[in-house]
Amino acid sequence: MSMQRGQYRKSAQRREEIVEAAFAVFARSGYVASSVSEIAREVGMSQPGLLHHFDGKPALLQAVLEKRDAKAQQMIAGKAGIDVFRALVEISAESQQQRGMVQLYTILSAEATNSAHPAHEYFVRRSRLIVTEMAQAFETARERRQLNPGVSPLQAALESVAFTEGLQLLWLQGFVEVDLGEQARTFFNRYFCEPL
Amino acid sequence: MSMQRGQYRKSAQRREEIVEAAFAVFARSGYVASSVSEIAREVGMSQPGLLHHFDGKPALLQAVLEKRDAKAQQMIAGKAGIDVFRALVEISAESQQQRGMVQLYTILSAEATNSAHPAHEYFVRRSRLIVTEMAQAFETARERRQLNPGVSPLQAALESVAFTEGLQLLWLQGFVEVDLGEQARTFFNRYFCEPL
DNA sequence: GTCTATACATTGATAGAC
DNA sequence: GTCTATCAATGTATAGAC
Repeated sequence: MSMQRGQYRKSAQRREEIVEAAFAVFARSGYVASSVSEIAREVGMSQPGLLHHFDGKPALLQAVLEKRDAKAQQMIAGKAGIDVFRALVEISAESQQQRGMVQLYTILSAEATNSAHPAHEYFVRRSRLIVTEMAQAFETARERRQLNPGVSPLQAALESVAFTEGLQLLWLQGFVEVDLGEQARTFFNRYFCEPL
Repeated sequence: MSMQRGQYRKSAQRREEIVEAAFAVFARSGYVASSVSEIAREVGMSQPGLLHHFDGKPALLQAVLEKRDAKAQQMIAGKAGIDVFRALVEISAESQQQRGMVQLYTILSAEATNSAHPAHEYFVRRSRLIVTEMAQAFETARERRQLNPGVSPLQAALESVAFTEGLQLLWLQGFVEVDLGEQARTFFNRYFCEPL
């Protein structure tokens, strides 16, 4: 990350503010139901003023998604086997303090199920990546004799992702008895010899 | 269901056609992104012509949801304990032939996570009902000594619903290795002494 | 870099003829 | 019961002044 100065600095800050606002608005109602004007209002400027920084509405969405991903990848990096799942439990626990973010991804990944959605490719790729990496973590745990016998890494990964996604939906719907972190931990523990 | 005749019959048929078309359109892009005109086009009439039969867009959505619910309730009615889960497996298997319907509910339940959404109340109530009824089925199975020791009915119900919802999302995203019926069966079997 | 003004499409909904 | 015509509101996007 190089230092920025002169006229570029202000512009970069503006972009950051805009992405932040776009995130908040998209998190409220998803992508299709949100408007550029609404985002512009949130950031305190006019709608054409905002579109000076971004090519259009889809570009705005892309910027939001990219930012989130960078942060998430960072939390898993360098970990393997059972440590991956400890990190995932931690991420789940933290997300309980970020309802907006959870809601954004829940709504978007549902919307993006339609192949005409601008984020379709993104979400398909993202899911495949998560499942693959989680399967790899299960496989590593198996090699270390930490996985229960008879557990298929790929199958376990699919189940885990499905469960996590579904649990977020229930939580968003207001089930107070749902604790994202603890329930993820309990779920993962079924697969391992020693508890997380 | 009483026979209909005269001017009412045609109107009832029209309503049915409209609900069918609304279902298809909502299933494509969710509620907010769909337009009444699009539905009217699908059914082969003008947009004001359609709105003669329904009060407005929200009423259209309500009709779609009600129709689907009646059918679903019918498949569980009269069953208890382990039979409920056999029926649920069957429903999951069948839904694999109804991608549009699955997509509709996935997108809507995500959208309706926002309390300002016209279907918010509906989906919250629906989820609570499903969890409650499933917990009751687990409880009945426990009384019949068919449930594994240490399994909490409510917890098992929450996990099952979460898993089912999440699995549908993965399936919609194109995971070919996902089989809704079989995977539901495998998941439920963890809780029971004897396989489904 | 930001604004006002505006173009242009599309939305949900209503009025009124037939 | 269905249509055409039309409405006000809202959407994205662009032109051009400052």
